[in-house]
Amino acid sequence: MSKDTPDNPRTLGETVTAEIRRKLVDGELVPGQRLSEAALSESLDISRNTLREAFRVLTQEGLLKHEPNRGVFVAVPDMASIIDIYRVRRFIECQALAQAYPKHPAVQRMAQAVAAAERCREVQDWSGAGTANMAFHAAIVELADSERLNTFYAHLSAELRLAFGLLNDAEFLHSPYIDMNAAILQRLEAGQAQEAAQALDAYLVQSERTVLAAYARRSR
Amino acid sequence: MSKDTPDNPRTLGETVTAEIRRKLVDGELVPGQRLSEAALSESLDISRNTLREAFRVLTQEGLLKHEPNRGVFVAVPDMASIIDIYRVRRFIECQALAQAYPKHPAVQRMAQAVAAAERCREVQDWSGAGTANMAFHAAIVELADSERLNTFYAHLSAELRLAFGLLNDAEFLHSPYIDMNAAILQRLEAGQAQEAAQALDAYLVQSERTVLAAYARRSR
DNA sequence: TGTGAATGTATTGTTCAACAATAAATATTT
DNA sequence: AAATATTTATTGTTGAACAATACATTCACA
Repeated sequence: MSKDTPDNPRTLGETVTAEIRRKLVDGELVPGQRLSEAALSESLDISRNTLREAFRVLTQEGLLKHEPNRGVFVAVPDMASIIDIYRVRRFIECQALAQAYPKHPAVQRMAQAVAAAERCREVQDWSGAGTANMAFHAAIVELADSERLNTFYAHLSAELRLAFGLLNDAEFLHSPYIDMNAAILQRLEAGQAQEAAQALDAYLVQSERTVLAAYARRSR
Repeated sequence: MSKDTPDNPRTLGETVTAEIRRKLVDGELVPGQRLSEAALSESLDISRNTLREAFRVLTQEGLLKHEPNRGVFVAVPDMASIIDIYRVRRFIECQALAQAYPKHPAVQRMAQAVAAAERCREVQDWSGAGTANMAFHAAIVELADSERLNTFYAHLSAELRLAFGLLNDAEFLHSPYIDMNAAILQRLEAGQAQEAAQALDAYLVQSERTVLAAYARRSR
């Protein structure tokens, strides 16, 4: 059918970049962990040079931290990062929603995300619920119709997932928000963009508080 | 005094990345131009591998375009890019200004930028005026107090300079806006953030129109 | 003449091995 | 115990090599 999807990595370097990125957001590589060039290049069966190119890209995305002559480490989201990320989220998402056209194609994606999250909740799949939740908010940003804003948000989103990886209680983290998302969507579809944006703002404030609290009392 | 500035590149790779970036925004490398690994690495006196790492970073910043097995090219801003960039600028700058605290430290930087632009105008230094203009708007974004928003805007800004490089008439491009910036600043300092944001919106709409028109009738 | 296949050529993709430069760990001296 | 020297492991950087790919050229044939 489709022999090559445009976003399908073509070179080895791009493939391995995507693979490491996946391991990062999936929590297989944990914040603070040092990534040895020798070890990782061997385990991925690639050369050091190719791996270093991937490191540069992921560092630029904020997922890795490069300390010259010391190595690269999985980025450790601290409180300041979490606060900053949520500040940007409110800044962008609320405005995107407030000025949204209720019949924008992205609204459909919002609805699909809500449905997916509800299905996950029934099966207690909280990881899946988290993914669906992220998709919902990405769709909100899409309402603004800006390619650059979308990719920027994708980076933010990945960085936030890194922070979530530090926390344990995924149900506590995602479960309460599924209904809130549904309510936001409902208001938007009803043409009440302002009210929807207001609800979203409350959502984000509460979510930030929850995440920060969980962060503060995390194991170590 | 300060023996090492944190943003001062330390490794050769970072140094050369900054150097190529400078050549890009200064117009020494023009949009569409292909950057041969062999030629450029020789002229910069670095190895191909180091150059490739720099390429990955600059591609991620949107200044270069990487076409697998074909090479990297200086990004060619098309109309869609310009429209997208201005959409994001209005989205971010206007809101940052609207909710700004009039005594925010960044306001001082806005004032300095206006002063610098006026000095440049007297000496007909339109390139300098452009730089000062960019600094003014970067300061506006700083009002939002978000590190991530700042670096995102820095990337946007560099990309826009690339587009400006395609155009010739720098005076026409920057001169009319110095006074508009001053007016915006004045309103903000007077505590009229809403009016300032409104003026900024008008500014950006007009600027976009001017740039697009110049782009449409560019030599080739 | 034009079209397509076959071939050649230059460039990028990727690896490897080596060494220099640096930081961390260890041993040594006072 | 503190300061200093030395060792060791890792990253930074290079050059060469070859494979894989895209592009240009040539050639064959209808």
